[in-house]
Amino acid sequence: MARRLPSLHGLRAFEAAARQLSFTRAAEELNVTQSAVSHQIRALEEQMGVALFRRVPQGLLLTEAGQLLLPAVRDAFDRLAVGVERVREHEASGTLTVSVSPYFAGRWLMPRIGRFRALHPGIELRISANPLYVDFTRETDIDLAVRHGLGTWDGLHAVRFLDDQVFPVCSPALRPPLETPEDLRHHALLNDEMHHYWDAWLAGAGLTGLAPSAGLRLTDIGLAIQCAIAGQGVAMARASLIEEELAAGTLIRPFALSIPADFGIYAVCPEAMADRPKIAAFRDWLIAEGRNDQPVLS
Amino acid sequence: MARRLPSLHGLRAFEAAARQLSFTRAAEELNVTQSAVSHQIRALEEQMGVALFRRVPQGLLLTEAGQLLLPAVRDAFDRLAVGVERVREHEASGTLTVSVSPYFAGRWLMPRIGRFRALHPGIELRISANPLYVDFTRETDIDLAVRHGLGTWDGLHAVRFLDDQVFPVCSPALRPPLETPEDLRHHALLNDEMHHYWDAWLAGAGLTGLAPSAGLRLTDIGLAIQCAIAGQGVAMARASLIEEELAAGTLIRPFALSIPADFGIYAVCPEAMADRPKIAAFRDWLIAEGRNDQPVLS
DNA sequence: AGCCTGCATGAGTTGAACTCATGCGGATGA
DNA sequence: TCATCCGCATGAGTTCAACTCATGCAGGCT
Repeated sequence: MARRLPSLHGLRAFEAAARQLSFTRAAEELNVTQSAVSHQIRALEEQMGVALFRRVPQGLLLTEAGQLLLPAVRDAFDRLAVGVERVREHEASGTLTVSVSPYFAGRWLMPRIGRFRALHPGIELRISANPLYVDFTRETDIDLAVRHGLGTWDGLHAVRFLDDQVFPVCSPALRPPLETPEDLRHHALLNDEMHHYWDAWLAGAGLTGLAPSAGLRLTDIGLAIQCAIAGQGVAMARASLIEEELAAGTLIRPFALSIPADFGIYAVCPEAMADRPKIAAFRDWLIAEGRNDQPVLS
Repeated sequence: MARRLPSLHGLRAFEAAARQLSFTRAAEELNVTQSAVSHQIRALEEQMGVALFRRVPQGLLLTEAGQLLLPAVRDAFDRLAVGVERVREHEASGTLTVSVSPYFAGRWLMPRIGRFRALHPGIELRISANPLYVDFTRETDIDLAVRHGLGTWDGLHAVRFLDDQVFPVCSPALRPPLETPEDLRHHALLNDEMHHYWDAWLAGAGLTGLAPSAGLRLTDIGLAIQCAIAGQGVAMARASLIEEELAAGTLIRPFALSIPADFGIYAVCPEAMADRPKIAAFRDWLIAEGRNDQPVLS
């Protein structure tokens, strides 16, 4: 710039005041006090070396200098607004790559994904089914991941969007049938990443001397659920992820007792990308879906 | 604006950095540190939710988003600069009303005014010859005045633009002629607003018991000079305001001794108008002329 | 005359914008 | 290969532009 511009905030205040012909209404639009606009305009007039407004009892009028200045300033701020919005819209469209476990994808995400796509037709989703935690430093094409845990991952922005009650589930064909919690002694308590809930649940049921089966370790919740459907044992399940099987009758919930899950389901991404519009849009959608579909607590 | 703009200072930093493809050069242009630009761009990228630059070893590159944003921001700041400059130029033209004493107008201002008009053809000057101090609160059409004094006028912006040596002048036809300062005893020491210099000059000349004539008080320096030309006495004169008479021989300088003037010649206007472009332009010109025509010191 | 509205202003506060100091990475030249 | 240079990044601390708060004033209206 050949010559120093006056205060940009002052020019913004000028534009709003000139359009509204009121410091008070301009202040409301800019979310500042009337006093702030008055000070801004005064400072701008000093910097410009000329009055821009005439304060008359009927209201504000632009002076000749103010009328001369307004078109350029209005254009400028309009151009800024258009340009900024275009970039934001552009950034809120394009491809979003989400990494989720196949189990979570099948049980929770895919049945709902249509609603996201309806809300954000401009965002092209790419779902990467991956049972393992994604390493964002190596897989840089992943924008966001869904993780199960406590949310304390260094360098990652994590938002918990699903809270659940947790309870045992089993096949209705399981033999001998589970009449009381004591009957669990006759069956394998399936040992997956939900295993730590057994201790709390069994204590709640008044049972001692029982623990998840040590002989069989399942790395994937989906496998554990399939074992339970096959009558091979009893699995611990989160309410929001077992609705389908309970509704279909392939699994039943033998006891009413449930406990709150300390592990949550989190939307996770690198801290530096948390504000990216696409990522924020998806995360916000997950949060809304998690709130809408809160399981009915027993 | 439908949506809050990001930081205007950030956008300004972005425009400069994008044009220069360098934070360091952008900082120099904006008169801030490289660190300030770096912080600004980082904050802007967070507010926009997208990277605008790629930092590569060869220098900066604009990302796709940055390329999308730049035209609108560049246009906007160009429009602001043009609009602001147009108003400033417009304000630096038009009519400027200057109040000066007739004496000062004749002896100093008018012989030089052509140079001002050549520099500022867009400013129409109106010279108001007024031997008295102008009261800006009553004569609101006066933009600027020239005053002789110490510059301590309340509520007024005063800039001293003429400093002078002061010395006695008289008609070459004065009788008896002035051979030594002692000969001043035979003549009237003319009493105008320059009268207070007599004490200091006479003391410097080693004379005691002499003072400006009490019987004749002249309210205007011009009158005193005319009296001196008529041989009616000896006047005290400022070097820069007596050149014409000395050159023409209508007055002579009988002694080499001179003293510095404590009173200066000031450009004066109301504080609140000091920054008006027309007024600033004229004042700056007076300062430049005062510097250029510094009298040769004896 | 009293009340209301909107702008003006001084005093004090706040936080965006800045500087300072320093670190890091990459290019270059010896 | 190493030392040096350059330019961007960053955290800590500082500065002052921008803001709020409180209040005053002028003019219009009832």
